[in-house]
Amino acid sequence: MQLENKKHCSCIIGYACINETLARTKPKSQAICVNRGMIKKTFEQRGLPYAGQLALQNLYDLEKIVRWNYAHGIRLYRMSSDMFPWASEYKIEQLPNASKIIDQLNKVGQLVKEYQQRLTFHPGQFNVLVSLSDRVVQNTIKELEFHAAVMDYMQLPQTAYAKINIHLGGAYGDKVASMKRFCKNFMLLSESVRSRLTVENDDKRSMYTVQDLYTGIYQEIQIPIVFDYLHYLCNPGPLSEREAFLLAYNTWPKDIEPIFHVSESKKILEPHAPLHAHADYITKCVDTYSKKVALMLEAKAKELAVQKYQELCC
DNA sequence: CATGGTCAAGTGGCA
DNA sequence: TGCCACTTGACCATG
Repeated sequence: MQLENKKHCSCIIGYACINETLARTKPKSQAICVNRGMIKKTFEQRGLPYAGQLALQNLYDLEKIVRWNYAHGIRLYRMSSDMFPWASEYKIEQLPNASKIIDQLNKVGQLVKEYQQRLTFHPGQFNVLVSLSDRVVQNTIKELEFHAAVMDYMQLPQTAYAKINIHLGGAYGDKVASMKRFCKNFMLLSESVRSRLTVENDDKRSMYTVQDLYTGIYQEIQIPIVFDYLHYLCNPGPLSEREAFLLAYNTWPKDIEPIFHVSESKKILEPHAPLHAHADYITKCVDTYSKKVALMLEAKAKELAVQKYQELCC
């Protein structure tokens, strides 16, 4: 069974945000980091000039991570949503050092293209396109547009190849009505966001299964579904893993390899940890049911987990 | 320079 | 009712 898996395992394996090896560069002042930020008080005191400074430093380090990934054969990487501190409060063009930032985005984008890498985003839990509050929906739109603008400056494709993946974020006791709101609010987004947006199945029982997303989202607006193996385990719905996997797989355009999420529960090693807590490494190869998919590992050991998974499964 | 308290945002689950 | 966990710990005041 393990061997069977090995044969079909895709070797496009990626990780999210932090590169542990580079983050541990000594001395600490030279640690490579893409999520320099600040607390509210500091933002109020120092404003856009400091936000721009931090963002530019984050982008210089993004370039280092992209180069490191190339040198180590890693072709999938999720960018941090914290590269731009307080991004909801401004547009890139309003930063005093915008031209430097745009040049750097362009440079990293060219590099990514040359290296044939795939970069994605996964905006945070505050993005709730289904919210009942108009303020929350408006903030979500702003945030998603910011992510898309960053990708546009990098000249990444306006397709799910450069996906911006989100959860629906709320059910309010009525998933069907909530999904209708998602589809309605989806139309308020620019083409730059719409063309990249994907949705992911949830781990909570009251939230969205692959089946829910297929009928409520995909059949309405045809955006791809990201299948998360651990979330499926926590909240499978009526389908077997194979059925859920294939249903999600079929929502992707034929010329774009789906990206699916893999993590292992910490519960395996620490019985008291909650089921959805992520472990450091992935120790079992997932079944990709004879399909080619790219796997985004959500493991605390980051790029080290990628290398370990590749040895084990590819 | 090391440490620990604290940190924007939304939602659901749990004590 | 108030904390915790999410896609990732990091900032910063204090000693």
